[in-house]
Amino acid sequence: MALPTQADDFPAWYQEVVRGADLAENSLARGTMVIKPYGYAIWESIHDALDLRFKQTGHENVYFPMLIPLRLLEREKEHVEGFAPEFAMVTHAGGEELGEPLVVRPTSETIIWDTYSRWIQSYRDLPLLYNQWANVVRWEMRPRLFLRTTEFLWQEGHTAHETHDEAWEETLRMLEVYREVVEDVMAIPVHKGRKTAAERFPGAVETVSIEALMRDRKALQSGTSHYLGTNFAKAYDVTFLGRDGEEHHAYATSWGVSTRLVGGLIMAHGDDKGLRLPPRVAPVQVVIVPIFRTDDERSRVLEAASRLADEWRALGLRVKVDDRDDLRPGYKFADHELRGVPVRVELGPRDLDASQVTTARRDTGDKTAVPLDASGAWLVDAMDQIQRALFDDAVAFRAANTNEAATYEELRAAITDAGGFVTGAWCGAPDCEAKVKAETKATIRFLPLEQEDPGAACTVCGAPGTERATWAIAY
RNA sequence: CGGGACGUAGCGCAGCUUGGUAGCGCGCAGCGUUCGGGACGCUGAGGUCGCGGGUUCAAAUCCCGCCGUCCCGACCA
Repeated sequence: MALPTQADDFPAWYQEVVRGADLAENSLARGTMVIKPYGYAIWESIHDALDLRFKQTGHENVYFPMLIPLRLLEREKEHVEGFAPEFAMVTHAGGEELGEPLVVRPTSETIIWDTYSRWIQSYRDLPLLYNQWANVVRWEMRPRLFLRTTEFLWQEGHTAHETHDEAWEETLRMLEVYREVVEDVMAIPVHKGRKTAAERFPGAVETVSIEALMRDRKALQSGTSHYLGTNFAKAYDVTFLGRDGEEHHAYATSWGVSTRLVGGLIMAHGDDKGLRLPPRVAPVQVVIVPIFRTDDERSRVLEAASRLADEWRALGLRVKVDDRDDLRPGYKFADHELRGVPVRVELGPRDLDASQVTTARRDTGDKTAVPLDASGAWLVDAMDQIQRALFDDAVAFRAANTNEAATYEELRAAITDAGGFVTGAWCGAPDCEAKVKAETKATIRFLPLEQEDPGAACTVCGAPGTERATWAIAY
């Protein structure tokens, strides 16, 4: 398997890594996938990191139904118009045609805000800070394992607030939680930004997101946080009696990340040998491959391996001894490289005789002999180094693939020839945005969180620029 | 929905043009030799050839219909 230089080769490379590393496979139903144990373990690492932070920021988990009556969805006009093409609907149940179809949730704002109307009476009930871990279904045209599946796993936070300021603050707080997890845990650098009206979540007043760059120079929207204003409160009649004794509509936010992040992880860090996992998300951080010929050697090596594994686990490392009897070491080396295990430890008679282990870093390929009594500390240190190296690598890659454009020709050339992120001035006109998309397939991925004067003419039409925009071709 | 491919063993494919015993690689099972970078030998298990109909002595192969999947364009976390 070779890391393709042509962006077009990436889907094939990507599928090969996903299947080869035993993460997932296509399922029977169109565009859906079966997540296998190793792939799910990676998702669990991400899940746990997020869930911990949600709790730390005062959120609680809840669960709402998967089936939503169509009539309920139709109450927020923009929202339903945005999602209607992607609905999967249940029209028959219990052996009969239903009087009213049930929509398999594409997202849960509607049923949640309908419920919130009963839960919220007074300003004393606010804020409501709830999150749900769930599956959703969106009938997308071109599914791809993890990156865009018909059904996917995600979390969706839905909060209600007394004031605009408080809700906007929550929108940004959760975006920062996403940035922190994706950058510090997954080692993927992201840009925080604001979406244009065309890219906004249907029904939102403002959408902010984190945007990452994959190794094929395509952008990946990796997490979104929406400020919904009072749109949903009005549609679902959520009012509360305020401190002033008057009725008010509640201010809302919603935010989510999905199993797409697993795909992003592969596309951001993968190399020609397969996955490279940052230690903080790696289900297995250290794998010991025992090497032996005779039965005597076997028992001697395996005994040492299990003793070392326990010793290293006591230091907080996730260690696995690959004692599969029927496979040869070379096969195991390649297997764990494909799966992205950060450090492989080779342990054989030669090592034991020399009181050492042979270590190999997945990110660099460096092999080093480490004395047994220093091995635990070496590994702990290596985890930090690899975590940082992968992040630094990705930052450097992004910097090398970010360009500036002053004219339309430069913008077009940068997108089609170089790929990656291209920044330039934009006048704010939807027409200019649409023209670039039609001619290059690139969209404005984000604008700065705070509007900035670009101090230049619109890259597309030459009118005075009002925004500093960043374009890219996205997944 | 428009354009193009494809459906044969768990996976990847050949066979179809020119109808006649259903094959290859990987994987799987057994035995033996191997084992510090993806081992090898021998033996073996495994298939309603997507579904339905037609032509024919005979259909994976030819004809008709249906179903499904994938790729390219418009959607999206």
